[in-house]
Amino acid sequence: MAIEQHILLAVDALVLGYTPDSGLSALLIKRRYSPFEKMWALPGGFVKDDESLEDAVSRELEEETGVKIEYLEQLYSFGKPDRDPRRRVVSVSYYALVKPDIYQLHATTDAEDVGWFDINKLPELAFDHRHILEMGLDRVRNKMTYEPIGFNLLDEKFAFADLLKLYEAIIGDNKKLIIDRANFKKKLKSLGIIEELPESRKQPGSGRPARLYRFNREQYFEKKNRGVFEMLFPHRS
Amino acid sequence: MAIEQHILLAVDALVLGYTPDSGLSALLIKRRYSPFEKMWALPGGFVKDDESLEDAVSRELEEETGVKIEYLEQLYSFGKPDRDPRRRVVSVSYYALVKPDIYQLHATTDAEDVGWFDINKLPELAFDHRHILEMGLDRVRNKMTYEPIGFNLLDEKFAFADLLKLYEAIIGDNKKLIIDRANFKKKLKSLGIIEELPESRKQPGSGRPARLYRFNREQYFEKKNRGVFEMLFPHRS
DNA sequence: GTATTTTGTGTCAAATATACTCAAATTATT
DNA sequence: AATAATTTGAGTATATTTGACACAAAATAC
Repeated sequence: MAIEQHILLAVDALVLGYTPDSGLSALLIKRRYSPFEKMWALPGGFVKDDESLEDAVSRELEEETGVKIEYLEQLYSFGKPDRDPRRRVVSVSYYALVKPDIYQLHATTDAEDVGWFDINKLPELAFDHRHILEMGLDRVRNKMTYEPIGFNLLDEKFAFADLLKLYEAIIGDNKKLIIDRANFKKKLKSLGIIEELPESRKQPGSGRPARLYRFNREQYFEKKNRGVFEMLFPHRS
Repeated sequence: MAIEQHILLAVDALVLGYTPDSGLSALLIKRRYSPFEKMWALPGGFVKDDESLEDAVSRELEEETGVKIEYLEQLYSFGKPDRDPRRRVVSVSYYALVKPDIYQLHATTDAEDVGWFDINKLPELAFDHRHILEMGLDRVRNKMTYEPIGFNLLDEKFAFADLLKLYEAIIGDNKKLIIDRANFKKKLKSLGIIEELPESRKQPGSGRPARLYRFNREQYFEKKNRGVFEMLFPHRS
């Protein structure tokens, strides 16, 4: 195979986390080296000759940020010839959702610093990473309306209000889509994808203690594999 | 940038066409060279240093098959280290939908032969192309239920029955989802994405002449951009 | 001229979504 | 200690959408 090609292959990841107080955040690293030195960017790096794309993402995330991933999915591949100022780099991008407890970070070799940034207060990003990020957010927002991926951002046990708040924070972000608590619960219950736990949790202030719930993975996959899974929200105009 | 990487970047395309008689077909080429010599494969090839991924797909399709594309969308990137027996090749795959009139083909340099294959009577495919194809079909089947991409497979003017048949051929393939003509028409009309033309077309045999319709792109994009676009089908269990 | 085929249109019941109402279990207030 | 405020849990009524089907209209086939 006498092919002369001078294209480098990289992976980048949009890692999203959520807490009830700070809302949705993205994990960014501060670049140590040129180009875009000292600028914030999505974690990522070059793929090694013998590792799969997913392995490359996991490795880079571990190396650069110390974060372990719950949910990882390919987003899109970006290949405009000039997206890297030095030479041709094609990037396969992924997005990841992580649970709140994995909020301890550590910057290492390539990265000068690592941090969580509120999705509405992002710094300027290196390369076309802003574009990747927007695309990833769109994908997550959209996917949340028809598949229960939101649970990957919550603790194993959660109060129903937490779930509702998560959905409002992400989907109803700027739009005024306010979800009716009662109806949303009815929906999730009838789908059978949330399970009522025998425990309850006291409120921070006043109010009736909240029943704890758990995402029922088995039920969800069983339904999905039978092809009978419904959307979480209707789709009206 | 002192990176030693030995990964080649390729693009592959699943090109789908449709005729009322033959149903849904995929465009394949017969490989002239090793590996998988003489085996059928998806059209595609290596990306040039200075062309975008989309340009690479268009060029390869033109070179190998003589087909011009109506609708092209990125599908997925495949990066398992051993997907090419010779050396590491990562492929960014696309899927394309073409209108029936572009059915004249011509094989050229890299390809010994080109042909349309009924989606249900496919030959064995080279590399992991079977996998890519399945993934592409799933994507198309799924996307057809919530976005009007089917029109890219039909002539500009079409009878309503043609559209219905197309949807049944693709979505209701093996499943027994038979769409009710009256209800489906009501839906599309209420969405305002099909436009009644003043013309009618005589039936091949007996039967009332069929009104001709046209896909209303403007209306669709207008609605979509306003974020008020609905699904084509409901999503029940 | 009558049957057959295919399209266009309308109706109606069942299922679903949406908007509320109200009781229950707590803490906060006076 | 009583009452207000807060938040959850559960229910009910109405509007909307879906899904099933009936039937007239416009042509050809017999």
